[in-house]
Amino acid sequence: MVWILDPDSYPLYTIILNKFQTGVARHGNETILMQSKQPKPKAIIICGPTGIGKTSFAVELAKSFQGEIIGADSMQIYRHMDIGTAKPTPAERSVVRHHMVDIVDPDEPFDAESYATLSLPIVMALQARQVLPFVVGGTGLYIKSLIYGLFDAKPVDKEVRIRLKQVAEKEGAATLFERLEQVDPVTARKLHINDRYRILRALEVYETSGLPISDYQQRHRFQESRMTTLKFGLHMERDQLYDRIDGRVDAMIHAGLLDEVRRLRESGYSGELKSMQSIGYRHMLDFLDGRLDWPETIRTLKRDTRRYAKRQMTWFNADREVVWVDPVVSSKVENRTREFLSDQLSVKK
RNA sequence: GGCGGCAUAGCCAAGUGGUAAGGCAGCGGUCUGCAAAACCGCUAUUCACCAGUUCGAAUCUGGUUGCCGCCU
Repeated sequence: MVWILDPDSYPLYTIILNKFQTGVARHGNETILMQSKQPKPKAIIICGPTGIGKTSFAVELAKSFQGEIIGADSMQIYRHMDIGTAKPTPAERSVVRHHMVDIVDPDEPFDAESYATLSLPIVMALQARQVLPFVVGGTGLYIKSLIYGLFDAKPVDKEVRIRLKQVAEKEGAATLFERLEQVDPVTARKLHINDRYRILRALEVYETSGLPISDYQQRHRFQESRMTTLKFGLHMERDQLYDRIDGRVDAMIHAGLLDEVRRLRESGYSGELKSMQSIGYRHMLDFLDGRLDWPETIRTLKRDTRRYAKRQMTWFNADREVVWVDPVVSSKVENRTREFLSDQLSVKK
């Protein structure tokens, strides 16, 4: 026998349910399914490689469902970086409201954790207003951290990170790796010796919290989603996509990418900044500083954009939940969305 | 027509008798607070072709083809 219970009348389970929204309890021989009155929020995810047309797809779909868009793009968060990030145009933004775009200056610190913390409340707020969120972007890690959150470690204080970086420079990454083998052999085994990036992160987690990063990871594992999602991945033949990318780079140049970068630098944003090291921006800087001539600048910009697209495809291909569709809003897409919305949050035995 | 030089992966290219460096480009993958970042792996059974010398040839010899120079 199965009981569907309202957790509000079972305060003992409340803590669990607040976290999971749904749960299973045993009572003698009976299985009791518990379902929160307030189900997990729903969200449509729209992902895919750069240049495939996520923005226009999302705007059209969000418009017809009267939803709002939450950007999931690690570069469109920056103000003043418009052309090179292929930011949604003012016109597009007037059709559908966009969140998580233009939220920090190019020299402000930002990371996946900030993204997750800032975007989740938006999803909740939309749910309260009964508006469907469309999470759209190409930054796989950001999407993942919005859906599942990241493991809950203490924030790293800058001193630790700086100190570790200095060690890396002075004594080489190998030293750090050896240290990691001492304190967190599990992680050391998983990482490549040259992966100083993650070696550093593992060590800083250890030094600030006293626990190996692998402990946190084993506890987290992206198991508990904070929302239910329908994921659309936009797909296109590789050759066709690459042509589009080449064309879009040319269009960005015509639209004045070089001037945009010049202006950013004049405003005091240096080439060292993470934002300025992104695709397009670093290429313009290479040209402005004479490291590359113009044809070579364009060539490498196109090449690096294609490589980036490739990495994104690898990321999203690994996600079995993604429903791959043509980058055109079809009736299939609309039907799937409708189905997803009408679907009760049913807990199956 | 004669003489000389060069032919090695999609491109550049090392290798002058001992079993095909490297770079570019490409492809595949990883990803838990820098992610448009960072990192890893793969890519010539074969050196224009044919024959010969040799235990052994991309490397030597002869011929063929192609390209590039110079000369007539």
